[in-house]
Amino acid sequence: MTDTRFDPSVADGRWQRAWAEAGTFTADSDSAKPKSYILEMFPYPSGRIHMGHVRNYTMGDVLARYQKMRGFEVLHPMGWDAFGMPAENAAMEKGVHPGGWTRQNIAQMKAQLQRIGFALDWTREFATCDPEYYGHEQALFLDLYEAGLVYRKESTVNWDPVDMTVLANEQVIDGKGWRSGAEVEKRKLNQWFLKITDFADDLLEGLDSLEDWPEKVRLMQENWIGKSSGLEFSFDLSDGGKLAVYSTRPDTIFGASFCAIAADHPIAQALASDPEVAAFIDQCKKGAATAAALETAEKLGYRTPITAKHPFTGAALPVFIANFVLMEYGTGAVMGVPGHDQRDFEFATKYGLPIARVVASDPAKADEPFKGEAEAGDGIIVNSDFLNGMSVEDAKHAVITRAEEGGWGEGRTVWRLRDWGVSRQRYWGTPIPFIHCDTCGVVPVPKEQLPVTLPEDVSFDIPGNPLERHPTWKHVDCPKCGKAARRETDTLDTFVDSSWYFLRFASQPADRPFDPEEVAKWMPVQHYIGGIEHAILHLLYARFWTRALAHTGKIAVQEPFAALFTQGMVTHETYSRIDEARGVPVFFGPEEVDRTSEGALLLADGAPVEVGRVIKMSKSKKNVVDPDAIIARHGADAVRWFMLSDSPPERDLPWSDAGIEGCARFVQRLWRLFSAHDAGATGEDKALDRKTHQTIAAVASDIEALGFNKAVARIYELTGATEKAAPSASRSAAIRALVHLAAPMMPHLAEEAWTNMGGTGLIADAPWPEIDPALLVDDEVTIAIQHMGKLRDTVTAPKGSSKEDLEALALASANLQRSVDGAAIRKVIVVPDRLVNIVT
RNA sequence: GCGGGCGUGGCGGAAUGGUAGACGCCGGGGACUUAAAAUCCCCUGAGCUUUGCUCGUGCGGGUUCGAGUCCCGCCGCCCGUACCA
Repeated sequence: MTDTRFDPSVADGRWQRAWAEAGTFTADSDSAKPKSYILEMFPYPSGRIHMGHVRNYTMGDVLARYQKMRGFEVLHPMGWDAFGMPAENAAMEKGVHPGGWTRQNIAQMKAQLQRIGFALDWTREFATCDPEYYGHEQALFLDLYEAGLVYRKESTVNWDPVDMTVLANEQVIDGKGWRSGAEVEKRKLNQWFLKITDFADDLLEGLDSLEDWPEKVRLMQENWIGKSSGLEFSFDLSDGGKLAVYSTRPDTIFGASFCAIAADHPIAQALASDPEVAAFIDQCKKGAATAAALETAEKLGYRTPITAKHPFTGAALPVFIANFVLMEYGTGAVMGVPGHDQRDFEFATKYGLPIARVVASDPAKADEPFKGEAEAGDGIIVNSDFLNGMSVEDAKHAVITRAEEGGWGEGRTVWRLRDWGVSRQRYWGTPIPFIHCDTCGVVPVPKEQLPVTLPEDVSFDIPGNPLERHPTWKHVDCPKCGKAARRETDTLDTFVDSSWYFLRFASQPADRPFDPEEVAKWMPVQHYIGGIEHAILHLLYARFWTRALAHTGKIAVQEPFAALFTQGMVTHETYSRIDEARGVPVFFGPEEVDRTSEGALLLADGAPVEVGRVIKMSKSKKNVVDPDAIIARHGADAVRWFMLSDSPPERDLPWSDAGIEGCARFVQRLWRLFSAHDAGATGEDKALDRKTHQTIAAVASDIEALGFNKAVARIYELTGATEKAAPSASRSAAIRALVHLAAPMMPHLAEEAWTNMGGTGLIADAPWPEIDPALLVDDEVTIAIQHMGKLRDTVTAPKGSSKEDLEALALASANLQRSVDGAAIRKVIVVPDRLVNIVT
């Protein structure tokens, strides 16, 4: 070995080519080995790989390489979530075709990923905008249609009257179109929906089986699905009509003092001929949209002339139109029980309505006044006729039973989850494979005619959906009757594309979306890694899609992802100055400043800039570091190592130049140690042998628990110990072990060192080092000697020493005796192999 | 508001109720060098009357022989969010 420095600019490419040529990471479905499917959320091809991608894929890569070393046949694929609005935006801004723009981005990002040396099976790569892929998606969509899980209904969209286009919610800013600035209108369109609500109960119950998902994500999904049970019943109204309300607290029905309906409730609409009512309804609709704003918004109500007759007491309750009642949930109307619901309490206080107590902590406290807020908690029912003395739970059942017997209401489960609207009035997406015929109605495109491909000759220089105004594309003959008909011009939500891509990675026949037997070999995904931002929608849709396919008999697995890991963001401090003229901060990029230990100076003028908080890398704050530049400078292994070091993977990782330089130094340090490998060295170093085997075991369990930062620390420790050790067979073995431990994390360095020390084949194919259980335990341990729980001394003792021996050792300590100072010993606590605590 | 998470040196962070601060970064000192880079060695929570002692894991209590860890009550920050009847 001649080079004293590891040169990543040569080695990285050499090994990346070697892996590619050998097909090292090509997954073999027919392998007899146990299978392991490692998947990271596939990227949107925005143009450049960013540090967040690097972190995400490095974690998956370490797992994939480690699992391979542990004898698994590993599937670790990569592809592109390639449909979506940014491509259309680029088309409008730069006059390029969305497809060309996307393909170019993919080529660029793929090259970037390859320079990082990820152990990916590129033979399975695809983009969701490939007609082969979306054609199969259309076939699956038709299958779901046949299974009754697809339907059409009218639904409201945001319409930009200037751009003549439908806007996504995020494109509506302060009620105006983001591009045109025009006031956004609401329009009703016939749209396609997926019946995710059919699976609400399944999706909820399935969460219990996902033990290796973060509790937080499971809870978010549970809340999103939002199951509640209660009573739906009708009030008789003074105008002769009926008002259906839903309540989760029928036990408090005797405390009802008013009813409230949503502004767009039919009864409210019917009263809107009164200008005062119309004005109030308008006011409600203008209200804030976000939860944070709504929470501080004042409760507003309009008292209608109508009253509702209480089903038990016969009392006439006033009916209000109120801004806090939502038409979308339940029946769009509620009974107001001010004593036991905070919103009702605030409303009743404002409008001077009675606040009655019907739940108390104790029957004796039935008349206790409220302390300025509602009491929503548990208790005993009071002031409630036949319910008095019951628990909340019993009273609920009693009221529901009475309602059902009396025929004026029934117990009902209500879900927050709504059906999934998948129609998008856009070009760059999967065409929905249906044809509209004046005679036959909505007709599915026959499967043999799939894929329905997007036309290439489209332009984005005039507003509207290019598919809608294309001269020929939508004009087709009806597959049923043969008469002239029109293609559906809506495309599918891109969340559909990402709801089954993991199945296509596992199996990709040409004639079908996937082969069930091949899929069964790999699914479920063993480790799914990605950002927390997908905790609800993507993960819920993928779970739904998988269940829907299982429901239609296409696959056996119900849950697609056995274990989920949500990684933290890559962050960086910001550099800014206040622009005196405008009073707003101006940000500078890391490359524009000189960061010293005290502060930061702007290179342009040498004057200081403000060093701000460490926050997520974003273009607007200019705190972005480009992975390519770092890899060119320090090599792939240093970047990979940085991504794994220090911060626990679920937390944010602050990027720093000092940090990456430290990693690059460690790469060289390991290289020097590896270069000192002497296959012919003799002699035993028992202590080092122990350290080596303990480290192998610890790194393995750390990687399995995704505790990469801890695995990194272990490798540092063994490196230090090996460097200090004198040459011996043990030391050479330690070096060989270190090469293996480093292999999943710094694969290029490991391959280079492995070859240089005469190793056979690729280390990527090598097995994980065996451990000798006998070497995992130390024969000597350090015992802490405490007096009253305070450390006074430490001594070494043979492992497994008896309590008596340890106690004697402790009492022999001069430090301990000085602390005890002759006091009578009341108690001695001995924790074997750990400590002795003397209590006086 | 609600739900979840977090709070440990200058910084990122370790620590099955059992020696707080592993490991890394920053910083300081030294060696090598004509010099620099690189590398190596040592020091690095605070304080003190320095064989050692006291204090120290957001704040205040509690349980325990022993609490960063468990319990109760606060404070602060972060993430998510749906006024869901």
